[in-house]
Amino acid sequence: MHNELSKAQKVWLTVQKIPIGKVASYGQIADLAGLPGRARLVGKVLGQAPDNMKLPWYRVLRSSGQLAFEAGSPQAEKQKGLLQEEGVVVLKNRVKISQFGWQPNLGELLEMQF
DNA sequence: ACAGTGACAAGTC
DNA sequence: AGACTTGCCACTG
Repeated sequence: MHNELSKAQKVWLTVQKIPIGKVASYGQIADLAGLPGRARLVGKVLGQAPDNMKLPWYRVLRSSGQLAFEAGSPQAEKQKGLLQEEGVVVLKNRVKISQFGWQPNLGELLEMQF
């Protein structure tokens, strides 16, 4: 048995909260999900997430704004396309956090009780 | 138990 | 800016 579903669910629920046209870092999602220091776990569970569930995985990137995938890779290109559909500018495989970074307000934080 | 791993992060040069 | 190092800590075999 793997009751990891509990952690994965927290991550998925948190990622769902990222507004359209905004992005968040792996570490930020981990913190908001109540899993401080588990940035790498966030990436892992996103990769395990079934693609049928509408999960905006592409709104999650590194704290530097870099996409997690190698520039030019199929995954990176797909992520770039999905972000640009939402108006997020992706240049050199990176997004300007200062412009598109998600800053959850108090209301959004209150919604996040698991 | 233990060593290797990872869609990361922060610091140093 | 780009490359490298260290810290991180649960997951996996």
